[in-house]
Amino acid sequence: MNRPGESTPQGAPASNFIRDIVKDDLESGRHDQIRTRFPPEPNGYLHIGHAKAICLSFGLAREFGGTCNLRFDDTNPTTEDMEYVESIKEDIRWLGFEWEGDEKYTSDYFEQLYEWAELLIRDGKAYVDSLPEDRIRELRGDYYKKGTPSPFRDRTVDENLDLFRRMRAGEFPDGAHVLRARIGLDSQNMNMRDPLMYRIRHAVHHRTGDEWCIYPMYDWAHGQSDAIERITHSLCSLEFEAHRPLYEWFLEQLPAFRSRQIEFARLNLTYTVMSKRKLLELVNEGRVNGWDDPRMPTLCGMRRRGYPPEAIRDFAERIGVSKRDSTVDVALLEHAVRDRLNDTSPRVMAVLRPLKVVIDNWPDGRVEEFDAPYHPKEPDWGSRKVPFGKVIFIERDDFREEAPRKWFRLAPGREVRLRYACLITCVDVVRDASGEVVELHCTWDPESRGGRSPDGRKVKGTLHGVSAEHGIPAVVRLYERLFDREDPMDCDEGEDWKDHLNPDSIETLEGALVEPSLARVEPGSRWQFERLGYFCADSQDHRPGAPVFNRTVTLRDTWARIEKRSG
RNA sequence: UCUCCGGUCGUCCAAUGGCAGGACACAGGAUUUUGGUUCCUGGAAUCGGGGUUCGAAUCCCUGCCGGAGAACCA
Repeated sequence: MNRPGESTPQGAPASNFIRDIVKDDLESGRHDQIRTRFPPEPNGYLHIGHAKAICLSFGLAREFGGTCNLRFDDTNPTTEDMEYVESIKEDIRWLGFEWEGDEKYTSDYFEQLYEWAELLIRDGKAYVDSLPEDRIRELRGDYYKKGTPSPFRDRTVDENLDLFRRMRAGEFPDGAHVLRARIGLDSQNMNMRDPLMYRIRHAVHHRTGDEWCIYPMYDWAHGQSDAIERITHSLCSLEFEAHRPLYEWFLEQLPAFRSRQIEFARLNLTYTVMSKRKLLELVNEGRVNGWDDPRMPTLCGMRRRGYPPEAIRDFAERIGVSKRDSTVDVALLEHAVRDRLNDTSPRVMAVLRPLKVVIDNWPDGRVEEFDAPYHPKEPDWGSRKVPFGKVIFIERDDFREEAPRKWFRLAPGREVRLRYACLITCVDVVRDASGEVVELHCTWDPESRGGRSPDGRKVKGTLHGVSAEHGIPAVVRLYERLFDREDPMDCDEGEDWKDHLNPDSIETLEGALVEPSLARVEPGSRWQFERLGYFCADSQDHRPGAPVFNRTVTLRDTWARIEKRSG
C-alpha cells in the first residue's frame, strides 16, 4: 500500500485531490480518524467503474488507518432485490477489501429518518404537499422561471404532523401526498426547490417487508445515513455535485454529525459501455452469456475472464482521481493485467490451432522428456517434464509456405527451435486435395536436446509444440473487445450502440491441445500459454480431463504489429 | 436562454505563483531458448485573447469547447 507522499511501484504520483483533503483533515485535527463508505443500490452487479469507487473509499480508509462501511442504499423497494446483495459483497471481498462490522442498510435507519422528518416539520422546515405529481413538477418551474409555492405550503405544523403520521399509518394511496422540505422555490439549483423527502409506496420492501408504506428519497436518506454512521468523507460521482447544497442543508437542520460530500469523475473506458441499464440490456437480449460473461466489464465477468484483483487495484491507482470527464484507454487496464500475470503465472505450452508435424529422423516409438521451467526468472518455481515424440503439433500460424520479410518462424527449408525440446528443419509439406497444408515433415538435430544450439549456430525463431501422443484435447475461448470502436455511443444516423458490438468478440476453439501437465488443474487457475497469452481454467465449465480455458489477455505481439504495419 | 462543474502530451494523472513531470500508447535500440519480460533512447501538451506579477498551467476578466442540472430514481 502506498502511504501519503510515497510513490506507487510504477513511480506515478500517489496523490489526488481527495487524498489531499483527507490528509489535511487529519493533520489539522479536524478528524482523528476517517470513516468512508461505499453505498451501492442493490439493483445490479458491480462493474469496473464501481471498482474505482471501491478502491478509492476502501483504499483511503486503509491507507490512513480509518474504516469503510458497506451500506446498501435500499430506499426504492420497487427496483431493488436481495439477489444483488450477495454478489456485491462477494465482489468487494474478491477485490480485496473488508468493510467495517456488518454491512449496513439505509433501511436500518428508516425509524431515525422518520423522527428527523417530524423534527423538521415541527421546526416548520417541512410540509405535506397534496398536489398531484405533475402539478408539483409544473409549479417547480424551470431553469429560467422560478417556482410557485404549492397551495399546501403553509399548512400548520399540527396539520402537517397529523397528515405525515397518517401517511405512515397507511391511510392514503400511493401519490396522495408527499413530504417536502421547505427551503424555497427560487434557487437556480432545482434540487433546492422544496425537494421531496418522502413518497407513499405501498410496496413490499426486500428487508422491511410491509412495515413501511412511505419511503425516503435519496437526498433525504443519503446524507442522514452518512451522519448516523459518522462518515467523515462521503465520496460520490460528479452527478451528485448539484445535490451537495441539499446534502449540507439537511445536515444543518439536524442535531447530527456533519459529513462532507466530495465528488469525483466516474470511470469511462474505451471499447466499453458502463451503465447498468445497458449492461442489463446486453444480458437480457442474450448479446452476452450472462452477467459473468468474460467480455462484460462486471467484476464477476472479469473474475471469470481471469483478471487478478491485484491488477484491478493497480489499475485504479494508475488512473488517478479528478473531476474531469475522461475516458481511460482500455489498454491501460490490459497492461495492469499483463503486468500482474507476468509475475504470477506459471508458463505452460498449448497449441490453439494444431498443425501436424512428423519428425522423419526421430526413432519410431521414442519418447523424450525435456525439462521445462515454470517461469524464466523464478527458478524457485521449479519445472516439469514435457514429453515429445515423433509426431507433434505446432501452431498453424507458425508456419508459412512463403515466408514474408522478417519472418523467422517455420517455412520450407527453415530451421527453428521447439522451445525446451530441440531444433527442427522443415523438409516437406503435405497438402490435401484442396491444396491446404495438412502436415509438415521435419528433421531434428539430436545434438540439440533441450533446444540448445550445439555448434552455436543462430536459430532466431522459437516455436512451441505439444506431443501428439501426450497432448490433452481442450476447449479454448478467445475473447476480444466487446465493441468495435473506442466509443460505442458514437453512432451514425439510424445506428444504435448495439450495432457496434464486435462480432468476433468470442471465438471458441474446440480442437486445441494442451500439454499433459494441464490435465488436472483447478478451475480458476491462471497460466501463461507460452507465446500466446494468459489463460485461466473456466470456473464453470472446466473439468479434469476435459479442460476449458478462457483467454484473459494476449501477450504483447510485436510480430503482429510488424506485419500489420507492412500491410 | 439560466446555473454549476471542468478544459495540461494521442489517453489518464501530477506540478498547490518559481526548471511542465510520470504512466499507458507510439517509435527506435540492447538483452533474450516466449517476436514475452527487462533495460536504454526518442517524439509528444498547458483551449484562445487580455490583465495582475520579477515570474502564471496555477490568480483576475473575457471568449470558446465539453459535461451536468427541471424523476414521487439513485
